[in-house]
This record gives sequence, structure tokens and C-alpha cells, in this order.
Amino acid sequence: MSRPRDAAATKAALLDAATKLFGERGFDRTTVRDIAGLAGVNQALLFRYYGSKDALFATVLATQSRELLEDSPAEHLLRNVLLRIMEERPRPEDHPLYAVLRSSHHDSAAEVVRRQMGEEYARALSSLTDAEDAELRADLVLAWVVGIGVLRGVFGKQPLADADATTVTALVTQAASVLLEHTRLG
Amino acid sequence: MSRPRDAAATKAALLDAATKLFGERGFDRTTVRDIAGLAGVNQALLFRYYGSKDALFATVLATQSRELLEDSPAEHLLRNVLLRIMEERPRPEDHPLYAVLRSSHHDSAAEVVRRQMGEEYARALSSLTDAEDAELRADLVLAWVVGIGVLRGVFGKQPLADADATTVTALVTQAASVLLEHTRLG
DNA sequence: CCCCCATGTAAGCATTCGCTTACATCCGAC
DNA sequence: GTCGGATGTAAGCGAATGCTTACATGGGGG
Repeated sequence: MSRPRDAAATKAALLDAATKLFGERGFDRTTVRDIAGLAGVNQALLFRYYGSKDALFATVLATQSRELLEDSPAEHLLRNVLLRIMEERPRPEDHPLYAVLRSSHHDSAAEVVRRQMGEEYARALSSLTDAEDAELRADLVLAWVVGIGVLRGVFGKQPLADADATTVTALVTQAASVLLEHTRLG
Repeated sequence: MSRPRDAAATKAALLDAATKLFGERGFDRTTVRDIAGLAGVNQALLFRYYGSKDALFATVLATQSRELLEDSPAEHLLRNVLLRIMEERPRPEDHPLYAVLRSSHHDSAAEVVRRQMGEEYARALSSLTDAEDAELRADLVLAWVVGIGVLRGVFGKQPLADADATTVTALVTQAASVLLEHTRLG
């Protein structure tokens, strides 16, 4: 009367359950009993295989962030990212942003997102303008994308949450172009 | 050997301490003992005057957002909120956004207050345009504010985190005016 | 003066949490 | 076959948390 003796499958089940629950509820409101329960695994095994709840959380973040970003040409980055966030309905909890936002106290969590956002999104966006404060402008556009994701995925704010993706994309790119347009010819 | 018998002052001290701690740590990582300790008040009084930790959190959110909404006409709401959020030394007690972002609260009194806050802000912003999709546009501007708060307060993203408040405010209001301007004469 | 209730205090209760321990059971190596 | 480590299970421990209760006390009204 016990689950199949398969350590790898047990570890994977725990990681999957943790990924889902941390993303939905955040770190604090997810208990090790919840994770083990969803995984169908005795909770003592969580500690045998991952050491602690903290370490499991770090593993979740590391695993997720590795799969996060794929390259997009800079000119289409904003549009592509927006469309993805707007269409991410089916499994929004997969985006590491949600786990991190709901667990903002966690140093390693904020660190992961900070590094990725800084080195990928913002740099690509900043190449779209030649203004002196290009990086700040890129941060502001990035903030917009993040904010839209938060209002939709975390708060469920209407009418934004159910708005048409192309409409939103058009409005945002139109307004953001004020910040990202090239002022000098190039 | 007891504090002065002044119920109003005690309630205010509790509210101030709660506002600060909820903003810094979020709901879950703030304990009623922390709040009472910072306020210099016996923790039983917290329950006597506010009923529960949940109700106190809701009171904090309601109080903060009411203050900000009341003394900001719609035309200046975006600017004032941005200036607060981008203040040089981030003081989490200055804006309820930080408390909300650090607290992933569902099914509670605070959830209701949070939804009300979002709708009040959005309604004020949507009054600034006569476009057909005014509410969606307002949501997008609200999302921008939220995203800036996330990047700055939660993730500490540079250069945004240490950017000059007036510069950020100018850039954002300029771009947002594309969404919120009156298209028809009125 | 004295009563009484608003205010403040101290202690603890019930629950939940992360984590540990002690033990059962399976399976491959020899 | 049997031995031993790997895997799974059941139970509970100590600490922390939200909240309650029982009591002390001070100050204003009769």
C-alpha cells in the first residue's frame, strides 16, 4: 500500500506541485503539506529530496527561469511579449513572475527576476531609442508589461483581464512609442 | 506602569505601525506581535480596536487610498501617485500599492478593499478620456503605475529604482496622455 | 468618596507550520 | 536466500501565530 518506489518520479511530482502552488499562492501561503498532498507524496520525502521548503523554492525558480526567455528581434520584442502575456490564460502560473511577485520577500527570488529582466528585456528595449536615458525609458516600458501581467494574472482587474490582446497591444505600443522612438535619424 | 489611557492615540499608533509593517513586509510576514511591539501597545488592544489582523489590513488600505484619492483631482492623480511611488527614500507607508503588492491575499476583507481601490483609481482615470474604451485605457495606465511600483519596490530594478521622480513622472504622463486625451472637444 | 466602565496587562489556548524521528518495506548485489 | 541501503510511512516535536480570557487599574460621574 505505498506508491511505486521511484525516487525520480517522486522528486518530479514534488517539483511540479511546488511550481504550481508557489505560482498560485506565493511562498508563504503554500505549505509543505499542500505540496506533498498535491504531489501524492509523503511530506517527509520533500525534506529528504530537497532539504527544506526554501531550497525547494529556489529549485523551482532556477528550473523555471531556465526555460523562460527565447530570443526575439528587438523591434518586435514589445509586441511579442505583450501578446504572450495577454494570451497566457491557460497556465498563467507557469510564468516565474507570478511566483516571485507573490513571494517578494525572498531574496533569491527577486534576484533571479532582477537579473533576467535587466539583462534581456530591458537591454533589448533600450536599443529601440537613442535618447540619453534610453535605459530608464526601457525600464518604464518593461514596467508597463509587468504591470499589465500583474493586473490581469494576479488581480484579475476588469476590463483589462478579459480584454482583446490585439487591442491592448495596439494601445500600448502606440503610447510606448512616445518613449522609444528615435529622436535622431539613424 | 502603563501607557496613558488614551484610546484614540492607541488606535492611531496601531494603525501607523501596521501601515509601515504591511508595506515593508506584506501581510503574511507581519505578525500582530510585531505591530503591537512597534506601536508600543499591548497586542490584545489590536483585537479590541480592530477585531482581527485581516480587518486591520483592510483599514490600512482603505485609509491610505482614501487620503490619496481625496486630495487629488483626476487630472493630477497620475502625477501625484507617481511622485509618491518614486519618492527618493522609498517609504512603504506612503502608498498602499506596496502593501498590496507584497500581500497575495485572497478571500478576505482585504481582497474586497483592494478591488475597490483598483476600481476607484480606474474610474478617476477613465474620466480623463472620452474614448469608447475609456475603462480599458484607464486600466492600462493603472497597470503602468503598478508595474513601476513592482519594478522599483519589489525587484529594485535599476536604473528605474533610483531614477529621479520628476523625470519618471514626466515621461509617463507624456506617454499616458496618448491614451487619456480627449479626442472630441468638450 | 465610591463605583463602574473604559483602558491596559499578562497569560495562555488552539492551531498550524517546518522539520525530524523511528520504523516498515521493497529490491538489487552478492 | 539474505543482507543492506534506498524508498516510503506514521507520528509527533518545538516554535510561532492569531486570537481570547481573566484580571489589574485609573479616572470621571453620581
